[in-house]
Amino acid sequence: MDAQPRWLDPEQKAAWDSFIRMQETLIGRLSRRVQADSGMSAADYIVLVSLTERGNGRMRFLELAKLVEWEKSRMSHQVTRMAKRGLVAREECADDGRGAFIVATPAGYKAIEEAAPQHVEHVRRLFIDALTPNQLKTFGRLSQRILDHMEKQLD
Amino acid sequence: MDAQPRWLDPEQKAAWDSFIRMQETLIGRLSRRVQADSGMSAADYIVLVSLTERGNGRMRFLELAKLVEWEKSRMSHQVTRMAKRGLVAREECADDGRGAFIVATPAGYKAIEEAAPQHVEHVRRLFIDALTPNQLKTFGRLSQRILDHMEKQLD
DNA sequence: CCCACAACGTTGATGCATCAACTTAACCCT
DNA sequence: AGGGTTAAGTTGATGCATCAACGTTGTGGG
Repeated sequence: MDAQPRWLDPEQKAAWDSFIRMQETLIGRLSRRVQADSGMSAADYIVLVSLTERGNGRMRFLELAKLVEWEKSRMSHQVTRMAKRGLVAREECADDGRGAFIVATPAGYKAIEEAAPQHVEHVRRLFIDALTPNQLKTFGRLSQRILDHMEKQLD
Repeated sequence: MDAQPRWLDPEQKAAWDSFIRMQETLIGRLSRRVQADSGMSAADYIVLVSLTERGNGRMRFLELAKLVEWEKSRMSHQVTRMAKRGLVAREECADDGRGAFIVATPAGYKAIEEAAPQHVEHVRRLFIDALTPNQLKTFGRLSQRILDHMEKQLD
């Protein structure tokens, strides 16, 4: 027979539920906000931020995918949509015939430069301002701890 | 002119980044796990849990939607897909001609009863076990605080 | 009584996420 | 040099999320 399932105790369940609801609410509000403010999706936003901040507006396809930790297929579809909207463009790669560069267009720069300050304000308002500096530090430390714990496991 | 954007300071940014990465990794792994273990999506899982635990397997459509905090449209599409897979069924409501009941089918019960213990194990392994009991309590308390803070705001 | 309005839920369109299969170019090994 | 393998990226199918528009049934006021 199977072992009895070890359900969460009330305190564990309360912590888990709070976290899940908080995270859903927060992420949901932020993505609806970026959408409403800028017309971009959250995915558009993160791609453009990564591309412009870390790649100076031009990056190899897979490098970009690794940076944001997306599968290449997801990135490819995303780039296709963004290219259709004029936010980025694909460019051939001279020294690797298979490869591609993704470049932010002027419209892409404009979009991200307008969207970023608003986004930061929302992050502040919804998240940062909810906690004292010490609490925020603790929360970040614990998040990092959970992340490290997960990364030690295969999956 | 616009005010200068107030970017996050390094400590704030570190906390935000840790949280975002942790939360994406955690939610991503859990939903891939429930998919692989049971063939259900995370959405299927949450609907069936709510329906069976809180509604005894039978609930009014909007009551269910409110319980999981989904828009009715999202729930309607989800129920359509789940009905197609035989996990739930729609039933007419005698005393309200507009209304509908959603009921968990035997296959739905079977699916959730098999999936739930595995899901709890994954939550334990990825999240609960990452922290000491005190840390977990703190993390839950801070999450709740952020949630309360957000709920005081219109959006 | 009847009509406007609200509540209940569905539908269609569009964009995003994930998986598996595929193409093409580079690399390596003998 | 040739052939198998790996790397880079695309494509198609399917399911999920969101928004706006819609059809129906109940309800409350004149």
